[in-house]
Amino acid sequence: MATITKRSEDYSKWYQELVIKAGLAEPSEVRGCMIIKPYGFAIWEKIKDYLDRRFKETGHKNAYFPIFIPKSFFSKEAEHVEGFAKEVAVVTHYRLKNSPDGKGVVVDPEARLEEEYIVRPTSETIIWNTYRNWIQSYRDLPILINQWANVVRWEMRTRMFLRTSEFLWQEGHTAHETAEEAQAEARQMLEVYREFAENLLAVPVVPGRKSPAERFAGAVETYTIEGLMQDGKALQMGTSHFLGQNFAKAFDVKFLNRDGKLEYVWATSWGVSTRLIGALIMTHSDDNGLVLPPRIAPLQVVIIPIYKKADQLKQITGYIQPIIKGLRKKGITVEFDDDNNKTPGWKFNEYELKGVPVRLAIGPRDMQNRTVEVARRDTLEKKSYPVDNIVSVIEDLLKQMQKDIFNRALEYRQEHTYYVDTWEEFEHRISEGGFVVAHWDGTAETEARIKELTKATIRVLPLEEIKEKGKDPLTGKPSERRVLFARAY
RNA sequence: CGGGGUGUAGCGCAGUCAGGUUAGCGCGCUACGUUCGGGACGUAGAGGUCGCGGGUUCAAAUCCCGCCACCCCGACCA
Repeated sequence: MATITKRSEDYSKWYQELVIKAGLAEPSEVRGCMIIKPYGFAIWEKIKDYLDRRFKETGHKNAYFPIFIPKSFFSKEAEHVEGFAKEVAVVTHYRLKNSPDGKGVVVDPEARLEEEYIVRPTSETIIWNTYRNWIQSYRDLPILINQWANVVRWEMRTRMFLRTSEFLWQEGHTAHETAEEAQAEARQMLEVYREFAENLLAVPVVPGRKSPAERFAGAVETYTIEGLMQDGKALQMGTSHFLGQNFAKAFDVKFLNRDGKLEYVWATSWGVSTRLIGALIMTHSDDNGLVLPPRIAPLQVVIIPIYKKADQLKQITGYIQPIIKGLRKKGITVEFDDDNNKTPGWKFNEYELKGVPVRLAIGPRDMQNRTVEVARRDTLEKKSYPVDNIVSVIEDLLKQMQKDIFNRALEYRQEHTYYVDTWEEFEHRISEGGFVVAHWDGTAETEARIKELTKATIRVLPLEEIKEKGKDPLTGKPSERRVLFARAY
């Protein structure tokens, strides 16, 4: 019997079992790398389709740059090296040969690369090295490019979707004439992410800035959307960086501006990854399995027949044809599970585990009464409806569920967001989990000290500023605004 | 990289302390039949380099030595 560990018993065990048993992904033979299975990949494809459309609507084009980056590129931006050096995979050889002892193959020592390549942990360096050749004048700007790719960061500890050594993502890399334009771009993409997270994934997020200590390596300003997971830990779900002229200077990318003067180009980069699937799982799911908001669910409606004999199944199959057609016409994905080897009860549990938003059950009783039993995954509520206008009932229900799932997550976040003024309360709230909204004296020292003492970091300085005079709970120094602290993934 | 743990069928485990027929159990899998409104049941069957290498012994999943892999907890991170 495939039941999963309860969240209250062991949250990370629950998470891992859920990912595997719902068929999203499984661990692979490669340490820290996962196999994304069709059901999990279908979610990624939905994420990708929506965002790709939004990127294009905001003027971006897709391109592709190499997975390998010459090692020397990497060292051109000092902070960037500092940030990634400890977790890059390095390609040193290009050939294998048969082992001298006849067992298998070994790396051919003769085939050592002149200059090693690193496997991209992110592509700023190779892209800015390329932009140098593409940009001469302000007329060449802006360049608005996105790429869908895989990247590798050799993390110490991994968890499927949340942190894997290899992950899939998109990275936007734009080049601009002015700082203002680049800043506006970074902010625009943050808003694209926020809208996407809240409306498609139904995950409420706090958009804002990172503190200097939490900034991307090489960024002047890092914007983030932060979500709060059910175990009270924060998750960074997407970032958008204003890179200033740092990469332009490192790669010598200059343009002739409108005043006829040479100037360094202004840059942004922004990305979201397969981590979003982890956020989706951890925000909504329960002890029965996944709960997927309808807009992101690969399968929105499943129909389960209840029957004894083959002729009964035939009858049901006929009965539901108009429903299937009607739903498909509305763009709703639907499957009819007539697998004879599984009982209805087994199927009920299985589709709950997989988070299919709406389940229809149809048996002799329903056919007699001209009804359909409709069960919604989020509340596990069951109700019978007349078959005649069932398609519009389902259509409305899916819309309602999308809202309800978001609101429930928002409510959870509000209930776990605490305004705190004393250090004692700060420590207490952090240890219980949740967002702690507190004053900060603005120094990196205090931030580091708080991290040391509580493992909490400043997750975000909200765009909607909470401006008020107060005192830092740890140091008692004056502060102008509150920021969000939490323990994070 | 420090601390702890685990490797036995596809999955989850027992057996190891105390060596001894043919290595078990549950789930899953295959076939047939009966079932089917919340994870059905019966019968028959398939499936194993006991992580790898070496040693001790008449005899090793079990004892000894070495190695490897993975998991959990910390430090590091999207």
